Amino acid sequence: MPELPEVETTRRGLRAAVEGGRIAEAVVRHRGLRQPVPRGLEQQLAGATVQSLDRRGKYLLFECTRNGHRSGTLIVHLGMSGRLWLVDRDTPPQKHDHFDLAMDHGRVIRLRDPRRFGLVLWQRGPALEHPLLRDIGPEPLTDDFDGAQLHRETRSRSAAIKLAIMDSHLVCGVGNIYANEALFRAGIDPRTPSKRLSKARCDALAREIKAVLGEAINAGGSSLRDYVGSDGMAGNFQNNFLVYGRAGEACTRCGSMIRETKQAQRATCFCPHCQKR
DNA sequence: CCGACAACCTGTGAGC
DNA sequence: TGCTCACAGGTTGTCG
Repeated sequence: MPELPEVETTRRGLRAAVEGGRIAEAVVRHRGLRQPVPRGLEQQLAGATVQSLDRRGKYLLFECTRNGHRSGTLIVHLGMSGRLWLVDRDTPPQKHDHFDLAMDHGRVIRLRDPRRFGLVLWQRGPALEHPLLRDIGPEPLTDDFDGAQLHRETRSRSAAIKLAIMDSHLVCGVGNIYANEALFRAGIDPRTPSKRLSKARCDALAREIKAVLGEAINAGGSSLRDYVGSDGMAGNFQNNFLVYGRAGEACTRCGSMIRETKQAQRATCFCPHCQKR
């Protein structure tokens, strides 16, 4: 599930349950995520208050205070298979439920991540100065990202445009699905060398990235395969995919057959008629 | 600096 | 049924 819209949907779904709330207890059942869950995290979190739940790219940031002073930030990344949702206190944890944040009000924020590509970290200093966050590019939904920026950043890149927009240093939060979808909507062949894109086409692509991410957030994200948790966190944008997962089907715009290829070991789906180099 | 590729890990579905 | 293989929403690191 987790590209930017899914992470943002998660944030919105959890906000009311965490913001201003006090953490009763944090439970770590498996420290072996992409990086080890830091020792002592439980002590940092127990008794802290969650001031706000923010997002930077695909990272969720729980800003914590203790005795009215900022104490640090709980950083959570969902990786490929992570899911964070609310359960009742007495819900028994299952096999891949690695982390719990039990709140004073009785509900529990639970992380389930079968593949364990996710992250649970603690940052004492300013959250955005964390090494994983420091160097990531602009948020795609803000004015920091637009066609001019995309054009500027791609002038010296010979890599394919799909790889460029999936590079979190150029723009954060765009994963495989939404990269495919935005390129289709902008009419750009994903294999086009980035530096060959005109300013006008960069404008179109930036516009479509914003549009598709925004629409997906409004639809509550996309739910693939595995079930999604309660609390209105089931998304349905997967029904609006125009190319992703549609190889062999007819293009909704022109009827040509959608093709699939690989770029950087990831599936690229596109319409050879609608999308031009 | 860049691109290609492997690595991290488990679950699922296809094909035999 | 059951085995094997390819592949899945992400990101980092290494090598040439």
